[in-house]
Amino acid sequence: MTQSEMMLYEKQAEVAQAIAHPIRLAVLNFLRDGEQCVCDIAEAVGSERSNLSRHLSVMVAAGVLDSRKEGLKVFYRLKCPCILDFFSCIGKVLRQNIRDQEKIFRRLY
Amino acid sequence: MTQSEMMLYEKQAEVAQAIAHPIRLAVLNFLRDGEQCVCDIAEAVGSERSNLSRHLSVMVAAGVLDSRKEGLKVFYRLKCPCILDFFSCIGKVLRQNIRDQEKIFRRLY
DNA sequence: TGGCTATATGATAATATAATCACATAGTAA
DNA sequence: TTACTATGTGATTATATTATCATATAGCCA
Repeated sequence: MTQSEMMLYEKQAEVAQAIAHPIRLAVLNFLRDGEQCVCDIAEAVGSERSNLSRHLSVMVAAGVLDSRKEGLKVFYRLKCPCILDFFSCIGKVLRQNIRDQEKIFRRLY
Repeated sequence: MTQSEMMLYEKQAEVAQAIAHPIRLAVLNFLRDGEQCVCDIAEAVGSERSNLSRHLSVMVAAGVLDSRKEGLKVFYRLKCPCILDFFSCIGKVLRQNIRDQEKIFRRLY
C-alpha cells in the first residue's frame, strides 16, 4: 500500500470514527430534517449537555456537522445529507446478521 | 429516546466501529473483488499477521466479514457487498471538506 | 513421528476515547 | 452594572482500543 493510499484510509477512518458512537448516530438521525439547537438535541438523545457538546465538536472536526450561532443558541446541522446513507447501509448489515443468527438457531432446535 | 431506539443505535455503532480503522478499511477495499487469504491481505495492507488477525476477527464479530478455512489457509470475504457503499458515502464527505477548506483558504490569500 | 507453514490468541503496555464535574465564556435582558 | 441562560472547555478518571511479542493450534508433507 502506498503512502497516499494509507493517508486516504486514515482520512476515511476519521469520518467513520466520528459517527461510530450511539449518541452521535442518534444526533445524526435527529438532524435528519434540519438544524437543531444543542438543548433540543440533548433532550432528544438524552445526554448531558457537556458530554453532548464534545460529541458535537468531534463531528464538526470530522466535517460531518456544521454549526451556526444565533443569540445564545447554537444550531447544528448535517453538512452533507449523504451521511444518512450510512443508516441504510448499516441496516442491511444488521438485517443480514439477524438472518444468519436465525439460521444457526433453527439448525440447533 | 426509547430503550429500543438506544439499542438500535448501539448495534449500528458496533458496525460503524468495526470499519472505523484505516487498516480495516484497507482490508474491506482489498476484499472488494472476492475472498482473499490472510497472508495476501497482510501483504496488501502492510500489517503484521497477528495484528491483522485481530482486525479481521473484529469485523467478523460485527458481521461485516465471513471466513472459510481451506487447508492451512483461511479466506475472508465481505459478508455484504453493501459495506462498500460506505466508501462512496465517506468520499462525498471528504470532497465536501476539501471544498470548504479551499473556500477558507481563498478568502485569506 | 517431526518439522514446516498459516493463522489465532494470551498477556502486556501504550494510547485513545468517553463521561463527569466544576468552571468559563458569550449573549441577553433587567 | 448584575443576574441569567445556553454552550463550551479543563482536569480528572474510567474504560476501550490497538500494537506487540511470545506462544499455541491446526493442517500439511516428508
